[in-house]
Amino acid sequence: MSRKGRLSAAVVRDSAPVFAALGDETRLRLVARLSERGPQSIARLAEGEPVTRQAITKHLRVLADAGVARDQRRGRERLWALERRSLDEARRCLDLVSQDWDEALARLKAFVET
Amino acid sequence: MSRKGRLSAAVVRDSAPVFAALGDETRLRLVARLSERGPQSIARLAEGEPVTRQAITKHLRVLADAGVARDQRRGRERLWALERRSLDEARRCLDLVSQDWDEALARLKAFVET
DNA sequence: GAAATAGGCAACTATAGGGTTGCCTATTTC
DNA sequence: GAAATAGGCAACCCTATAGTTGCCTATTTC
Repeated sequence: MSRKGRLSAAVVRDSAPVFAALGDETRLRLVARLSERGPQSIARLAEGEPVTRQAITKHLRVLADAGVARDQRRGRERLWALERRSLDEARRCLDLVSQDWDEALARLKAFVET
Repeated sequence: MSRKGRLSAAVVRDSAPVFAALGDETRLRLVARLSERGPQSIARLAEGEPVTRQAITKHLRVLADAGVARDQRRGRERLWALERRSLDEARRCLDLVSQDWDEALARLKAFVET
């Protein structure tokens, strides 16, 4: 009983900040925009958003700190783009949860049927 | 240009709270525990955690509000288990981001090569 | 070089969130 | 039925966070 499971403490420690970064509607919308329309400037990203440019800047900072996005100065503007690594990591984390959960259910079922 | 993208406003609205729920280390650890060892009582889940049982209760409440977990009274204890639906939803959201991003990069590359 | 554009910095506000403690209730167990 | 066990409720603290406003700097553009 009590199989090891796939989710190491390290995975949890690394993924939690990424999820936290994605856990705000404005930020998730920014991620969506960046994924759909590619690298963009702050002003462009703030366009149509219900909050100020400053707020957007802060959100981008949060995404950067979580490793979800990175920026690059380009003349007078600053281009933001997604960073695949951390997003993939988060996906993998959810996959592991799924797999462990499937197995746990299977064990439970087997146990009940005994 | 500016393809529609797969991430509807609805997906963003639904997924953000799930990510927020997973965005705390303690809660993500709870999710990991539940996925590895199946349904458990609050006391059991609090075992070994560095915070009080009350804190764990609050975290479970957050997970429930996000639809990530659900509870069921069982005699004097309360069994908590994961809810697949919302976790799958979050996974799908990350998949969509990935796909859109891949396409955006491909378009960018094609554009540069012209 | 003046005007417009893109962004940075700092101070400030308000609320949500994680955590605690103290005490009370319900259900088992002996 | 007394003691142990599982959990709920409420008040409280402190910090992180989302947001704002005001103003300053750097780069384009005309």
